[in-house]
Amino acid sequence: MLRTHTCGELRIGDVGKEVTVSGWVDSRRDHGGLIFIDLRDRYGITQIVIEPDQAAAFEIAQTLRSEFVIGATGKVSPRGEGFENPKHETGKVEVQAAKLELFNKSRVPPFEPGSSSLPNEELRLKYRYIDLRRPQLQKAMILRHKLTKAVRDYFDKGGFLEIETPMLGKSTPEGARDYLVPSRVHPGQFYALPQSPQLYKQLLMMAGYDRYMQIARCFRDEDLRADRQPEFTQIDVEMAFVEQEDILTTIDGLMAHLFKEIRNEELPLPLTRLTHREAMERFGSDKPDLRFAMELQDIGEIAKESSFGVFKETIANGGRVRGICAKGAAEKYSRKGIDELTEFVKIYGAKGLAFFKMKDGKLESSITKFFNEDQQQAIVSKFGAENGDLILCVADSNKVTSAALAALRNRLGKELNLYDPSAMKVAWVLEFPLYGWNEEDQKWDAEHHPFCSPIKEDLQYLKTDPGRVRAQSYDLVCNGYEAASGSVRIHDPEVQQQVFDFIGVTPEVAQDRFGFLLDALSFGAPPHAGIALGLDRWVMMFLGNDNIREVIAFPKTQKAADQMTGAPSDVDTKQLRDLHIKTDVPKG
RNA sequence: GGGGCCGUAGCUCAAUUGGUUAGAGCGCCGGACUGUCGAUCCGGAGGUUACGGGUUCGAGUCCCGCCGGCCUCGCCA
Repeated sequence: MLRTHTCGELRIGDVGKEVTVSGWVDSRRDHGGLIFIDLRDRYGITQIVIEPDQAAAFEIAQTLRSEFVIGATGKVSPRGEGFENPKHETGKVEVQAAKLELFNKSRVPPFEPGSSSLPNEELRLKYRYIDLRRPQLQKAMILRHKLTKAVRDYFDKGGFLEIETPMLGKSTPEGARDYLVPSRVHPGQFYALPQSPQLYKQLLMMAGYDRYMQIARCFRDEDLRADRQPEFTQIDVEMAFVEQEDILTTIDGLMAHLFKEIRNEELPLPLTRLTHREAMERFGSDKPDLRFAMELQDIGEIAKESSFGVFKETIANGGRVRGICAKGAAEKYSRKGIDELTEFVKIYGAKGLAFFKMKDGKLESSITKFFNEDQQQAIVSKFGAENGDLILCVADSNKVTSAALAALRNRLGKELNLYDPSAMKVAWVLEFPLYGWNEEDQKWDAEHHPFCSPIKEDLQYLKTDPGRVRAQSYDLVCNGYEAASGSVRIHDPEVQQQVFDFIGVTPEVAQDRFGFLLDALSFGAPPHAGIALGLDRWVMMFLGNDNIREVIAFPKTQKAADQMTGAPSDVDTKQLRDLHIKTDVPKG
C-alpha cells in the first residue's frame, strides 16, 4: 500500500499506529544526525523524522530535495512538550520513519509551493502544475468543487435535469465574437463554440424538459479583464411554465443553500430587489456594490440656479450634476490626492471633478463663491454633509456622471475601508431596458439578448420611446460584480419577430440564423424563463478574491494564451489543407 | 483599437542626477551539526539587466522599436 493516511490526517489519537504517508517534500531540515522532512499533499503537511539507526531510510533522506515524491512508513509519535507546531493541524505528532521510498525525484523547481512569497504570475502559469500544489490554489479548487456540488444538489432536489448541450454550434454574429471551429467535411464552413447554451435551453423548454440546469462551459472571444476569461463556466438554468417571480424565488433558494453550505451562514430571504432605474440613480451602476452606502445625489436643481458656468451649462444642455459625499475624507485627500481622483474620473469620460470640503459647518472650495448661502446650505443638506466630509461632483451627461461616480464610489469605498471585505451583499436588479442605442451603428440593439420578453405595459412605447421599454429581466449582483443574469423569454413567434424587426434583423436574416428557434416557437412553446450564474465569479467571491485566474485550474493570460502549453499555436500545413484553410497573416 | 504599470541571478527585490568590478535575502552546490519546523554555522557557484536599435566619453537607468505579463477604457447580445 502506497499510503494509509494523507498528510493532513494524523492526530494525537493516532499515536502508536504504524502508518504510511506519501507526498511531496515541502522542506528538509538536515541536522546531520537527524533529518526532518515536511511532507506535503493537498490535505496538509506531516513531519517525518529520520534517525541514523534506520540506515536505509537515513541514506535516502540525505538525498531528498524540494518536491521529491516519497512515501514514508513508520510509527506515529507524539512530538512532546515544546516541540509541537501549532501552524499545522498535524503539529502534535510526527512519523518516525522506518522506511522511506523514493517514488520520483524533482528538478530544482522554479519556485517553491510552500514559500510565502508569490513568484510573478507569468511563471506561475507556465508551471501551473507546481502552482496548483500551493495550498491557496488547492483551497480554491476544493471550494469550486464544493460549490458546484452544492449547486447540483440544490437543483436535483428541485427536480431539475442536467442536460448537456452541444459545444459545436451555429455561429451568431450578434453579441460577443465567436470562437470558430472549421469543419473538415464541410469545406469552408464553421461551427462556433457556445457563448452560452441560450437557444438550446430554450429549445429544451419547448421540448418539455421544464426544469433544466447545466454546469456549462462558455466561450467568448473578447478582450479579457481580471474577472473575465475566454472560456468560463456558467450555472445555466431554464424553467417552463414560470414567471419572473418563480425564477427569483428559485435562485433566492439557491443562494441561501450556497451561503449555508459554503459559509455556514443564514442568508435572509427574499434577497433585496432594486429596479435598474433605482440602481442607476442611487449608485450610477447596474451592478452596485451594496456593502456600503455613499449613494449618488443629484444637485441639478441647485447647480442650475448657481453662477458656476460649468454646472449651469451642463444642466442647460440636458446633462446632470451629481456627486457623492465621502464621510470624513476631507483630510485624507490633499490637493494632489484630489488631482489624482480627477484624473481617475477622466478615464470614464468626465471632464473634471468639482469638490467641496466641509469645515466648521461651511463648504470650502475654489468654487464656493459661485453658490450663494442658500445654495450652499442646500448642497450640505442634500449630501447630509458634516464637518470633515468631502463632496465630489461630476457635471456631464447622465451616462458619464453615472460611470464616473460609480467608479469613484467603488474606489473610495475601498480606499476608505467603508466595508468589511469578507462580507457578501447579494441583491437583484430588475427591469433592465430592453433596448439600448448603438451609437456606432446608429440603431437600437437588444440590451441583453433579443429573446428577452418586454414588460407588457411598456410595449406602447416601442414606436415613440424605445429606450423606455423595460425587459422582464433580472441580474443578480454581489459586491459590485454581475453575478447572474436572466430573463423571461419570448414564447410568442409574433412577438419574437417584432423584436427582430425593431433591432433590424430582417425576417430573412432571422430565418437564416434563428430559423430553428422561430420554427420551434411555432410548434407549441410554453412560457419560459431562465438565468445563468457565473460560476467562476461566485467561487471568486466566496474566496474573497478579485482575480478569476485564481479559481481556474488552467487559466489563460490577458491575450488568451496558455503559457504552459503554448496555445494558441501554428498548425501543420497538412491540417490546414484538410480543412481547406489558408491563413493570411500580415507580416510584422 | 486606446491609456497606464512592469520585465535585473532559479525566485523576491536593490542599484543616488546616466558614472568604478550590477548587490542582498531566499533557493542551489559543497562541508559541519541529534529536536528542527523561515533550522543554524562555514565556504562556493550563479547575470547577454526580456530582445533589437539609438543618444552619450560612459546606459540596468534616457529615446525608439519589439516580445511578454498585469490593470483598465472601449468591447463583453
